[in-house]
Amino acid sequence: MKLEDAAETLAQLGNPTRLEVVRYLVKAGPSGVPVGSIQRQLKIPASTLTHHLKHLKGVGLLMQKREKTNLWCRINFDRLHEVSDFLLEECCSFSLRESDNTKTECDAA
Amino acid sequence: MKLEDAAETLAQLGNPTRLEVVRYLVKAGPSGVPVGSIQRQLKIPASTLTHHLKHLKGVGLLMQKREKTNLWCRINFDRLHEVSDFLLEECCSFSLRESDNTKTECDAA
DNA sequence: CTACTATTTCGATTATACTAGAAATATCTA
DNA sequence: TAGATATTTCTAGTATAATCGAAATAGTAG
Repeated sequence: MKLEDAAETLAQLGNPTRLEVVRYLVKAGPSGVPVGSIQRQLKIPASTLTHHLKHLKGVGLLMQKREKTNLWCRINFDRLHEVSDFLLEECCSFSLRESDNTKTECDAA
Repeated sequence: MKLEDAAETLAQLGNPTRLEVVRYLVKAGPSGVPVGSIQRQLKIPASTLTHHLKHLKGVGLLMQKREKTNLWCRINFDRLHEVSDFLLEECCSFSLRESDNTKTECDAA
């Protein structure tokens, strides 16, 4: 996963309203939920919700499928794993060195 | 981890410049790096870097310690794990149900 | 086609974030 | 104290995001 894509995805997850939606979709599982259910359960105005869903879809976190009058939403677990992996990637490879990087440790803030 | 805190942390990780810094710090490992090294290696103007480091510190992702003239920065791996865990938490508990949530599946977009 | 419900677009308001140069401050060394 | 390097504050321009009501559209059933 490229850094720019990871950043964009993380930015989308970084909005409280959207993160709430994502959490709701994660709990909903692979079968998904209709837009209207999200709206009623989380009490998000319809136009606001559409706005956020568009963002989530834009970074591939959300999949949608129409079923009669309802538009079903489900989380893309793979994408969620990708971004989560990006954060911890290379956590155990300490190969970076620079001339002035000679000192020992760096503890608390 | 509370949703609001997770969202705030993810939002900070969602800026490309900051994510680059975070990646650099992750690669640098537990010993950390001085601010100046980050600045030179990633070619980020000093004032911009200070600004971003303040944000990272604000959400607990960054620890700092002064050593002579240098200010050493190191990533808080625990915090990184916390936020990563938040994303995948409850991935396997599909307990959500609502009256109109009766249909079967929800495939591609 | 009509009525009905679900969802989206439009438009406007308001707030917040990114960026970086210049000047100020801090810390060390001689 | 003076000089050198490291880092921060100040400030301002520019851009982008969040919110949501009202109106528009889309899909379905009768």
